[in-house]
Amino acid sequence: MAKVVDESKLLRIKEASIELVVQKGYGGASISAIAHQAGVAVGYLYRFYDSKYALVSDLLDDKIKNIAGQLEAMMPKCSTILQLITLLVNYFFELALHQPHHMRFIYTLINDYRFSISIDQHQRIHSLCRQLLHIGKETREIAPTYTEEEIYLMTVIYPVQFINVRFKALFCTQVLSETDKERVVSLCMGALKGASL
Amino acid sequence: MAKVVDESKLLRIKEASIELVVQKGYGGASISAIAHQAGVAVGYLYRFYDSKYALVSDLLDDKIKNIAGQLEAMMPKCSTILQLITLLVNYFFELALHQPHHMRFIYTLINDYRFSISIDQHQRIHSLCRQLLHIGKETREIAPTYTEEEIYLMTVIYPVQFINVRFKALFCTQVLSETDKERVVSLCMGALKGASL
Amino acid sequence: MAKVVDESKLLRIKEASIELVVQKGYGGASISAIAHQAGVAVGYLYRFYDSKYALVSDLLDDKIKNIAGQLEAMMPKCSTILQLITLLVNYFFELALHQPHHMRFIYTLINDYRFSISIDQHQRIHSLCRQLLHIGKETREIAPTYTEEEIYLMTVIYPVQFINVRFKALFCTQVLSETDKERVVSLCMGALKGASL
Amino acid sequence: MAKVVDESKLLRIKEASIELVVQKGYGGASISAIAHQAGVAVGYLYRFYDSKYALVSDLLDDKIKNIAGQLEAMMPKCSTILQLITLLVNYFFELALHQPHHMRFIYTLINDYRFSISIDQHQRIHSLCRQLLHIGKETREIAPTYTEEEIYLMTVIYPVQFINVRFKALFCTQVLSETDKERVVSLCMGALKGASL
DNA sequence: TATGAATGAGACTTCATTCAT
DNA sequence: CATGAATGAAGTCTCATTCAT
Repeated sequence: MAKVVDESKLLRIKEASIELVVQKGYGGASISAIAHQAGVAVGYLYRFYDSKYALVSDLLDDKIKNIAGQLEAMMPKCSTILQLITLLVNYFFELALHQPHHMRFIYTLINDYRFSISIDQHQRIHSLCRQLLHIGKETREIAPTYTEEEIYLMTVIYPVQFINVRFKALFCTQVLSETDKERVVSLCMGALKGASL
Repeated sequence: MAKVVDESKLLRIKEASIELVVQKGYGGASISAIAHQAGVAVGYLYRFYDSKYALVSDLLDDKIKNIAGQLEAMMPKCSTILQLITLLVNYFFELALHQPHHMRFIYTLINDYRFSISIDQHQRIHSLCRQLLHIGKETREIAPTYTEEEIYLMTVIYPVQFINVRFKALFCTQVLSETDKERVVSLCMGALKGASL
Repeated sequence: MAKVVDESKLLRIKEASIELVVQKGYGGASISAIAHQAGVAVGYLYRFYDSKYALVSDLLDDKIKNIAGQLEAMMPKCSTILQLITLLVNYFFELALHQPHHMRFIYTLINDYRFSISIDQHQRIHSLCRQLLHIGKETREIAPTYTEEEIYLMTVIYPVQFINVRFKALFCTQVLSETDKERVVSLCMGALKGASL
Repeated sequence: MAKVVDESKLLRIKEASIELVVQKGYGGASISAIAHQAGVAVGYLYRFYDSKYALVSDLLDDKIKNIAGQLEAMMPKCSTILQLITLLVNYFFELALHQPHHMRFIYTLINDYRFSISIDQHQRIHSLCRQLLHIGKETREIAPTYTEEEIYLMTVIYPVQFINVRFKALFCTQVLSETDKERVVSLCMGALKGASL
């Protein structure tokens, strides 16, 4: 019973943290603002996390875990890179649609020097990229010169950057559409296939 | 009679700022640390910049100006996207080689919610992307479905992200090589050409 | 469960602020000195006031409110200016006797360009002066040429200045006495009655 | 020749100081702003004054000297308090009209704990008040109970406060007129004559 | 268990003063 | 003489963290 209450409070803390980090940046999201928005006491927060850094770090790790988990779950269902990328891009677009804060959260922190992907998650992603590369080279969807780096950049970084360039409305103020999704998939596929110079 | 502003001091302030922002992030790079590293008094910084934000903002703007300037200078010399992307990627690699801090600086701040590209620079970049798109569609190097967004993402964001994934040694600990450069160009070209789904 | 704001601390902050502003002036009374003297942490002050200015401003407003409140309370009890001025001068002398710092505080800030009486308090005082003027002209205690300005200057400014000239011991080092009080009342009455030139 | 240049520069420094202290207060009037407005270098200022405090202190002393000088010059020409007060109030009104900054300057600093009238000037003023008191008691224009304190408060402080209440437009937005001057003189005379309680 | 009052280190910024030119 | 670049102490304010209740 008490557990249920706790879980809901923890969830509110997580949501409030993500929202405020997105709105005000890591430095601007104060613990007291987070606690206030979550409807808990400041001290309560420290029952779960040792520090503000640990809190945000943990949330980022969660998000990365989800992405890796998605890829891992998709892997056995797909036999081509196209299928996999389609599913993954779909996942990112769904995230952007239903939890835009979470998408911005990833985008905000993924390049921040202070936060880095944990070794565990990094290894999972590394392994996934290796598998993708292996499949892609078999199916000739990925040019032989490319490595895990390109897989990572095109399947994770590119969709995230695309979505956030759109969020920022740098070039286009339209909301994300099915066509955009297709364009992202198409560009990824073209990219990995390589150019016939 | 009147003393002249010591240009070398200003330069040292700029270098120290870039270095520390890269190492510790915007929030972590304190004015006193910057002044100390630059070998000037804290107050001296404020002769040139109204605030810490203005200082970092101005430095970022400089970097963006350089990139836009490079592209603008290259444009008249090239008739194909391949040539242009080759030159641009070359520019980014040179920057990464000779001024790695500056490259990391761009990477660190380009996605930071607190800093945004000034309207002037944004318009320049927008216009450049439009021209690139126009040329590319003429030469059939760019798929007809793509827009300025994709140009920007693949010619600016992708090279920057590639270099920084390498800096972080996420997948590969080798230093940037000529081969890497070719791989970046090749991937860009393939990406913009589009996939024949 | 929830801790209660320690009223005594707030009181100490107020007292320390008044004392230090009096001793060192607004600029000279640093927040850290005030906090130290009040025996609280620097940051604690900011739980109650947004800024140093807001703190001092609020204290001044309080004092002005008290004076206006005194006058308002006295008004219905008196039918002559003499009675009113006697009570008011008495109030100022009591303040000077029991809370000399507070009296000096008013004196220090009342002419400071940075601080001004709030509109609310100004209107109260204006209205009070108008009433006094009305009564005084009925009872012929105030010369017909005088206006609210003279009322204000003689009933508020003069007693405050008298007390503070004494505090400064410019001409006399005696402590304030009953005779002084009578002299102030007498001078005010004479002043407002006007001279038969 | 060189002396002339210096004198004009010094004058400009003095004027700029008074103007800026009036506009921004002592703390807000920075040395560099004063130097800029005076059209001299910051360092030049320190040839004449040891510190910012010494500068402002000296200017205040000048103003007080002028007032004392005026009174001293008037004294032999007058045989009644009325004549003296008329001349003195006239002097204050002329100052307010032609050099309002200077009048505000006196007003701003006269109550400031940091600045006090120098012993020399204080003694001059004390002596003048004594003489005035003596004359007034002879001519029966000043009530026998009053002392130098009342003389000082009514002949110096009151006119200054009157003018500044008007400057602040607390009760009246009219500019100072001949009638106002008469009212001030009349009130002073009435005040010093005392009330027949 | 849960609270939030209280802390204080440390951030940014200002500006009186100095001194090499 | 005159300048103004350079200094750095000191000020205000913030906020992650603690701990008595």
